Amino acid sequence: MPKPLTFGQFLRESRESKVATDRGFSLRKVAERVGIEPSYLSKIERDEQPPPGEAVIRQLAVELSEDPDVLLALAGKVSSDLLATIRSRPRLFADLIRQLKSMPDHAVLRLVREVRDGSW
Amino acid sequence: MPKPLTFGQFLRESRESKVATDRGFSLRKVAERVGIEPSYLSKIERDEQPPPGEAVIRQLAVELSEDPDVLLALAGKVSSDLLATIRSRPRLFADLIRQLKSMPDHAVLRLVREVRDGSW
DNA sequence: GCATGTGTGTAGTAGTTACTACACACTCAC
DNA sequence: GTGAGTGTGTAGTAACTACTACACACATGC
Repeated sequence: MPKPLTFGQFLRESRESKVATDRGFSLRKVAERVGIEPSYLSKIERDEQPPPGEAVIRQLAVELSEDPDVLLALAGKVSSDLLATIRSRPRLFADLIRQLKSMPDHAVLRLVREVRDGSW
Repeated sequence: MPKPLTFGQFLRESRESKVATDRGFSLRKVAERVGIEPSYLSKIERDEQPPPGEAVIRQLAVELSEDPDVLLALAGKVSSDLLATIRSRPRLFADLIRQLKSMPDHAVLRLVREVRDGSW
């Protein structure tokens, strides 16, 4: 399995893989599209600064075509819409998540599919 | 249904219902057991200050025999162990939670029970 | 050889979080 | 009438979050 990257390492690798074939993915260009200072992005990619806020992470996900939830997780965060859902029925979701914590992926996936395919 | 209380109102009502029969539940006594300043708890109960951190909320839950997840939710937070679980498999849990967001309680509860009762 | 673009270094900051410390005013028991 | 206990008011703060602004050094194209 691939060794787990830090948030910054992940960003840098994602961006550098794209800049190889598209000059629009220089650190400065990406920073501009995302709406942050280049020096800030530079420090983030080198893990010299802690990851940015959720809004900036989401913009980065869009620009780099990465999964926002994965990026947020690497940043030590959880999407605010998920938090709101949990908070709306805390006992229910707390129980469910704790039950599923030790379940293998395929079991959880089966649940997701069953719910989605409307046997409910 | 009972109108939704704020974090502070909930705390105050919980504590006052107990102080009626047990003098050990004065604001000062509870604050001392929890390990915070009485004036701080006073402001929290009147929603003059934002809710405290997770550790203090957990202590309050213990002292007042309330559900920590409910208290955390009222405080606008989610238990850090749940966050860690979600972050460990972000795509999986993000999908699941978004699927379940609009499901009625009883459907989610059925899931919880099925998982717990080991049809997995 | 100069403009343009690249990443990075240094310095600073406004806002939020999570509290402490101490003084004050009131009530009630005895 | 004073001592113990009650809640509250005022003031302050250390640490963290989430950034900006600007200057610097290097490379590369033309």
